[in-house]
Amino acid sequence: MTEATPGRRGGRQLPTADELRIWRNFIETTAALGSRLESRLQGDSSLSTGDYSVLLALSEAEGQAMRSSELASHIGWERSRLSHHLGRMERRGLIRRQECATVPRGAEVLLTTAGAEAFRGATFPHLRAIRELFVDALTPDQIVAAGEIAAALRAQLDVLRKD
Amino acid sequence: MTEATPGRRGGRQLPTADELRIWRNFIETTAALGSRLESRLQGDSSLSTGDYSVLLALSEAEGQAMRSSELASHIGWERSRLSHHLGRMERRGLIRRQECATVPRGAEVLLTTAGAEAFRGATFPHLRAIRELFVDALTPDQIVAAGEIAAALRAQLDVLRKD
DNA sequence: ACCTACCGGTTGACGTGTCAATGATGCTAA
DNA sequence: TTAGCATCATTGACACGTCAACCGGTAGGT
Repeated sequence: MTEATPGRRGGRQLPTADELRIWRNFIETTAALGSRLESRLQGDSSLSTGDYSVLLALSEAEGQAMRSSELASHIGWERSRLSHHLGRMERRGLIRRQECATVPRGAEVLLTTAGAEAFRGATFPHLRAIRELFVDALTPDQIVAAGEIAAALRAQLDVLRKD
Repeated sequence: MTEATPGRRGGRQLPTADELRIWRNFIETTAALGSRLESRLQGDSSLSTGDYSVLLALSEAEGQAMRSSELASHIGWERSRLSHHLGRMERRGLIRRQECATVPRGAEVLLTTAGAEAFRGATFPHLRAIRELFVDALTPDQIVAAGEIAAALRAQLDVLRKD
């Protein structure tokens, strides 16, 4: 029994061919799913999923406004990314930025009426697309399993964060 | 029992709150997994996952060369995307392009020795990262389930391709 | 008071992706 | 023959993301 059943996990250096095949299908399919949803949203509303996240957060915020870094951490973006994105959204009139009254050197992000309207128009088709492309594609058991898989992957990402 | 148990699938317009929560975890986690793998590969080898796909295909091709559109369909990219990417890879000396002898107006993509070497150096760390971030994160049952979920999602993407 | 260190936010450079338009070339049908 | 027409590939314009540098202002320590 030389080296048989090697430690169940981590004994192996590399994935098997089967694991690799599943990996490729999994990562490519989820990426394709994301971009399909992106283009559905784009076609239905001229918003990107990034726009949608920002507008969703602002819609639910008090006074339809948030400080920039608060918004960034709420939707899990780097501040640089948010700053670039807000610049583009501001050019399109979806949001406004102004000096924050309470916090020095803070920037307040405000939802404009055009932004609120664009968000309202986008919500229903977006949720419908999620149902069609994700919920309807899977059995109830698979949806649960997908949630567990996502949780397990997230946990591993967190464990290996700093290396 | 007015409208109870509505047709099991498609009777509902919108996802439930639970489904939506799972959806968000799923799509965000898989996206994060992809970008973590991207940055691991970048750190280990100075290659992107796009570079890796191209180099993998060329490595396995006869004569370490393929026609451009052949390569595009092999890795599932649009031709425009591939053309841009090949331009960047050519600037870095990973590949070369030349007129195709057999096919008129065809471009032959060749793996350079530098490209082959970069690919060889990247393979092992990349596969190891896949094991650590994906295979090791899941139970064997979950890996199988992930494969089935990916297949089901892919099938739905194909069904809804043209709308 | 001064130096430093951090903090919130922006900017620039660059890689990446999509879309639409453009060559360049062969195929086919009036 | 020639007027389309499809095909192979590239290009330009633009959106998006990351990284590193930067700016202005506040806070702490000496």
